[in-house]
Amino acid sequence: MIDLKSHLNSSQLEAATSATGALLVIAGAGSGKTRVIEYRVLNLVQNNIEPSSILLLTFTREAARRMLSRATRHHPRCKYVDGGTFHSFAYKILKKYAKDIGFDESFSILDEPDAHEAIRRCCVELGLSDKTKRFPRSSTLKDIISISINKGASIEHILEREYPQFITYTKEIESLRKKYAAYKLQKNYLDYDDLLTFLKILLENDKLRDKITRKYRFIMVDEYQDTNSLQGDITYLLGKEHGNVMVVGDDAQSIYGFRGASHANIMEFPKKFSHCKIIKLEENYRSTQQILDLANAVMEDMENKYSKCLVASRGDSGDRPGLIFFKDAYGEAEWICDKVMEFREDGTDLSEQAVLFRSSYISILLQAELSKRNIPYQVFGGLKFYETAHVKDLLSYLKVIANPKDELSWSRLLLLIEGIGPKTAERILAEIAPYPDISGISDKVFKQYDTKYKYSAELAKLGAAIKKANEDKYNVEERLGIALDYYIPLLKDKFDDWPLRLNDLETLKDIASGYNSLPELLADFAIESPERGVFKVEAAKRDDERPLTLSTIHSAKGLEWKNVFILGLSDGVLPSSLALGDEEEIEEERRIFYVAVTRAKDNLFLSMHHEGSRGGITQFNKISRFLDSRGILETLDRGVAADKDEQRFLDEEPQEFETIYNKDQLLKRIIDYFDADI
DNA sequence: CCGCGGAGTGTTTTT
DNA sequence: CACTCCGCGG
Repeated sequence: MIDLKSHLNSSQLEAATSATGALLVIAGAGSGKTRVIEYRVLNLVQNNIEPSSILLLTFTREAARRMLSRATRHHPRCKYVDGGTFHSFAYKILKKYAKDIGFDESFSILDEPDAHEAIRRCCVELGLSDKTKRFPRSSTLKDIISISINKGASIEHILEREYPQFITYTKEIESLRKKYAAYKLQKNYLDYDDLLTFLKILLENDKLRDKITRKYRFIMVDEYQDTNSLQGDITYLLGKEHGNVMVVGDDAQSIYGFRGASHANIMEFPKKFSHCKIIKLEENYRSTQQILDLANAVMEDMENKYSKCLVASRGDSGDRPGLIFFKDAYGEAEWICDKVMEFREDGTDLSEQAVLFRSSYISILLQAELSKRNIPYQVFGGLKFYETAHVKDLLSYLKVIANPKDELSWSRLLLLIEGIGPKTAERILAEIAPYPDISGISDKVFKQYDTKYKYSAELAKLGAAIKKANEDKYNVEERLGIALDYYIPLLKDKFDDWPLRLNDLETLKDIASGYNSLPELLADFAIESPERGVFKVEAAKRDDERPLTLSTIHSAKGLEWKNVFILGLSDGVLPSSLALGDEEEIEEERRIFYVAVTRAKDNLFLSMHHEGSRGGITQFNKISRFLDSRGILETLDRGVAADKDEQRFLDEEPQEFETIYNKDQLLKRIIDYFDADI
């Protein structure tokens, strides 16, 4: 039996040892909330609570896995605890009870690109796509519909607040929303929002909720500040009967407002559950005081002053975070590579360092530089492995086998064939629609296709390959292998860089070997898509050293590194130029910056470059408004990369920043200056 | 009806 | 600069 007292401080202990009733834990950055969850799970299990009656909902499946594997180290039975994201939990429950709410259990999950395509098809059917020139693109339409669902607000309300330019289309979008919903039902599709919506519907039924809550007696939700109203409702319904619900969050770190998340959930939690206990964790175990000084200064600038000051419990104070300016992105990338390697020489592994940024495109140059120098790195955020064209192509073969009604995947496969365009694909789709299974489609449609077309032979080949892959005797990996054999010639034809992509597909085959069921593989890919893989640098070079992390700030949530570099601290990047129109959005950007700063344990470097390019035109970047204040600048060291000359510029009063950026001569001076050195 | 090439447009964050 | 949309030639 592990003694919790020796591992936790008093507030942490109080949270970890509470077992029944509602509990809200407000946990500041780095205050050990992961630790609390880990030990609370352990404590429940040590007190003979059945592990499978504990449900841990987290933001990513990785987070759940991390916490549970740590708890399992203390007590083996912890591995039977149920954990994952809201979406993966919803999938699991829906798979089990789909029939109870009148839904076919062989549904497919639409990922984002699939959903866009589905919306596009609905637009065509409604006659919305032609002539109307300024009608929004399908991805925007998907966003509007999605936000309306996640916030529980009407289309009209969302348009008024966030897309005023499209307000004239309220009626059309409203009818599109209905059409899209009907389309998904008819085709047996669920998108990400449906997973949550359907789970909620299911839980609203007294009988079904009773079944489910009888199994899950202890509910824990991590990152509660980033849940939306739908997820808040689900949490409430799960806990309603027994009231054993613990949620953990930090409202200063709420960065998913764009997805409908609202910190109202945290505020209202104690009202929803009576006798809710509230525990605050305020001591910071992660960072040096110098880093926390900056974090506190950022928090000081927030409109809503959330938690209190972060105080370091570490004894060492460390260096002040550095602020470094560069002439262009190239110099910035070179400097970061140099610095990262310098730390590595001094004994800090690459895996203990990370470069964070607001948007993926910011890191492209750095990626090139890292590759050039053979420094192994790993990218999180941005385009998912699953969403790359070749992976989607290959998985489509498996998707039609799992769900022969999946017309989006059929369409994708048909369009790969030379000579088949949108029209022909539609015609063939209509022909295969009446057949319920693969062999029917293969034998009656593809095999006997009218030979007068140049694509008939290829169609027969496709039919044969899919029919073979559908045979029961093959396992998931073998099915994927059959599909790959068929796909390789098409891949070579379609992509110039096919060797790289083929490599990805081989990786995919390896991943598939770990699965016994096809639907399970497909669901995992859609719901918890692996990040874009490690960029393999000549393996021999660094004998499999664990790589440097490059990540969007959003994907870095909940993680920590010894050394953190934050790229692109200029206005328009962080805060994003798209957020500048709206006070609330700027506040969210500020919290994003706060999250980034609080990831660092020992060393933190902020950087920006002055020469930016937008649409091919060179422009001059201003420093981020989040840094442009005396209070913030005082917490920073602006001499990190400086020699004497630079120091002169850096010693100028902070207020000068505003004027420097507006005067051409000064601009020129800075550029000339940086030309010489960095 | 397919597919190529040129012009124009607009550019986050994620399950 | 990358992606989409449109118009024309095969």
